[in-house]
Amino acid sequence: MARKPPTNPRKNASQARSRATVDALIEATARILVRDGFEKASTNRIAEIAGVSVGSLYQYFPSKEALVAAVIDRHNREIMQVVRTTLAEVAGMPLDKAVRRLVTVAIEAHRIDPKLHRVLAEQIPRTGQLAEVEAFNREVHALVRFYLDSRRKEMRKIDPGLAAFICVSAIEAVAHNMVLDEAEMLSERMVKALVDETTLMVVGYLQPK
Amino acid sequence: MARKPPTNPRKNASQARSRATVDALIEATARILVRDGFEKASTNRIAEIAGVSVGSLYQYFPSKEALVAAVIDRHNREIMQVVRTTLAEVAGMPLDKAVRRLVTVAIEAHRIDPKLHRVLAEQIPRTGQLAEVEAFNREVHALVRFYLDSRRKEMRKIDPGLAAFICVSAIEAVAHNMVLDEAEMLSERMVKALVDETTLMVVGYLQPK
Amino acid sequence: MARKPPTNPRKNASQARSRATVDALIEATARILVRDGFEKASTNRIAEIAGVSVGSLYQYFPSKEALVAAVIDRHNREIMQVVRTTLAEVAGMPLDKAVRRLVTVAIEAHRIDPKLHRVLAEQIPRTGQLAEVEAFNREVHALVRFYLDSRRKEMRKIDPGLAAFICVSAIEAVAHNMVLDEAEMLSERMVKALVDETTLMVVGYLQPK
Amino acid sequence: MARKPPTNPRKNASQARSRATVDALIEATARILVRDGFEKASTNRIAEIAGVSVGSLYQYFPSKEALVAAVIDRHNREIMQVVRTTLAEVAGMPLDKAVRRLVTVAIEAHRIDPKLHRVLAEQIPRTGQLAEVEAFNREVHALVRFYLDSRRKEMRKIDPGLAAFICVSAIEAVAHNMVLDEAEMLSERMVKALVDETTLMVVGYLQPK
DNA sequence: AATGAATGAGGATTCATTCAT
DNA sequence: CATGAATGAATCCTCATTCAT
Repeated sequence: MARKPPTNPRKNASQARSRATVDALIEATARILVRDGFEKASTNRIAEIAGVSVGSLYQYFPSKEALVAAVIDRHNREIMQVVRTTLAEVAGMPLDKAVRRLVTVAIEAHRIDPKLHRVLAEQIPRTGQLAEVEAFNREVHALVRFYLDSRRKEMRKIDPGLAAFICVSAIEAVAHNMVLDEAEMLSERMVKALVDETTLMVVGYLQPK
Repeated sequence: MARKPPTNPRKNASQARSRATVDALIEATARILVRDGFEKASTNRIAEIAGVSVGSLYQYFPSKEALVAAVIDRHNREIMQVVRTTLAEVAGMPLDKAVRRLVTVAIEAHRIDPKLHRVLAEQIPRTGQLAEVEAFNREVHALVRFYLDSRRKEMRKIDPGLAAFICVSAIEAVAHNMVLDEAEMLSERMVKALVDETTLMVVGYLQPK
Repeated sequence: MARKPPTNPRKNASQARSRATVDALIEATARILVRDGFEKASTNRIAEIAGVSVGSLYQYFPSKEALVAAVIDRHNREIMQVVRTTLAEVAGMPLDKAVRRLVTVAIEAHRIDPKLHRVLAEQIPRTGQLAEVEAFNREVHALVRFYLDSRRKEMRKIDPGLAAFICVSAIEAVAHNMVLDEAEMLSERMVKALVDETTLMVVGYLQPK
Repeated sequence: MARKPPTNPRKNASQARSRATVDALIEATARILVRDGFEKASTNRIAEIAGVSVGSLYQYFPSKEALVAAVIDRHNREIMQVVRTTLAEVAGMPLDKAVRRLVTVAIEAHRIDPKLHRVLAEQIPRTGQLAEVEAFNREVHALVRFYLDSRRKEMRKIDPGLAAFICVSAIEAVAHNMVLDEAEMLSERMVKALVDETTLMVVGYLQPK
């Protein structure tokens, strides 16, 4: 088995200055990743863009991979925040309203920083973050499943785990693919239509009959 | 804008020997990509596995990216072959049978070589294959759209392009995610359930009411 | 000619606290040198093991070399103490008893901390301690020479400087090589035999006929 | 236990050109080691002095240590050649003549390239050549022991292994220390005196009475 | 056409040393 | 005096690519 470079942060960065350095490094990494891709993201360049020395970079991150992992983590945390908030906000809503809201949020989330989303998705295997990302996915599934369960009276008889998997996959796929086809899909009317259709499909799938 | 390395094959490889060399190189690249990932796929190693010299590699491929691009192309061609065949075979079938067949085929296609699928997906931006891959996607959409159009009597009123986009996204997403969660999803019963549910969702989405 | 880093201690460390810090640093350096070798002995690590900050390290030692030099000095002083004591103790003894005592002490000295002895020997050129070490060697030679001179009646006619050189070399070599061949030489019987033989050789060399 | 870098040569260097490159690299390493010491011997510099590129260096040597190891090997082979030749040449000689010859050769060997000898001795632990060097030492001991055994009639009763150890240590030490004290010892008269004295000591040690 | 030795720019990482707090 | 975050020159090594044979 290939030895992976370490990816856990080196210090706790309790001091304010340290925290600022760490943030600058993560931000710089994200920016370079988006602008130039993984290959061009050399540690020296990251440090330069972050306005610190390479030495400082290695004071806080034991390897390049650890830096990318930190970016992934930050991104995941941000997304997860949105997902949690949305599901909380949706808790009492009827199925169709809720699904529409989720679809909208998913698309919005993908539109915030699509290039980052893409590059990070590519780098996950390299950083050994598979476990973390799977945990992330599991949490999303669990939350959705929990919501579906709470609405089971409005739904046909269906395994909630399976339903969650199908719904999350479908919603995410539409959002994801929409973002990829930058060319045609950007009009607001188009987005509206996609939200409508996706909601229709998912709700139709979940409702009885 | 960053200059991309050339990615078009250097010669037509008319001679049989040349063809064999080219094939060996593409095959070796695919194998290394799957087994060790992009980082480990050095041109020297690829040449070695292919049983030729680096010099010969550069006789046929002007850059490493060109090689990866060739692998992507070959893979896409194979998939496209399956898609075309399936859609031809499905042409006269009613919607529900057809969708079920498509979902089944999509899942099968993903299960053939999931690691290759994944690595290639990661490498697409690096090889400047975005155009080719988009062309591929467009063809898939067009074929599906054409089929849906031919079955419009069984469907509710809906923009066929949009419908194709949604259906392809949903089907592909389920297949894709299923492949990623290697752990839980491998049982045949599970696969059967997924096919059933996905078919249900897509058909429900397309049918009137 | 390459500029050597400074190697003289920065301050006299008059205060007790300073003295303790200096000692801790020298001790830490010695320990790391023995346990992990010169490469691993980074100033940061030394400071950490010594329980002080790097900054404090540089308060007392102007460079890494100065630290190693201090370790060498301390080691040499310890050895020299033993040599002086032994030669004083041996002063009135007849040649054979004296040589036997010297050989025994030499071997004991080498067995105290053979790894430190070795690492330090390696580092001498790097620390610019050649002068100090030569002075050390000169003192040992002078002391031995002085002893031999005092016993000249029991010896054949021989240049005392030359005799001292030969004797010290031979005795030291046996002790040194014995320590290196850790495998076979550790038994007390073996050590006894080596002492006997070396004494025999040296005394035979010095005595008339 | 610390992982050591690989030290076995990468290719067999069968072709003449390769052989020349390898030789140039070993030679350059030796030269830099002698002139500037281990720290200054960077791989880039070695390659430059050797007149090849770093890439070529790594084509033939997997690490810097491997290069130093090769220098040590070459040096050991040269020394061993001298030792073997001398012992063969000495085979029929009486003890005193033989010892004188051995002492002379030992001193000559040390005077050929004393700085190289020293630097290499320092680097042995770093290159993981301890095993090789011990094998080398064992061979020297065995050869000397074999000679002594063949001359046992001229000697007092004595364990031949022990005698070989003592003699080799003593002879080597004189040669070694002579080389270190560059200042005073270089005169031919001095060398002559040292050879005489050392021979006297060793022969006196071995002969009966 | 094929070979594989040679190239060298470029990248990840370390560590002695400084200096603001 | 002490601290330890920050520095950045320097190092080892890789790998896409070329070209003499």
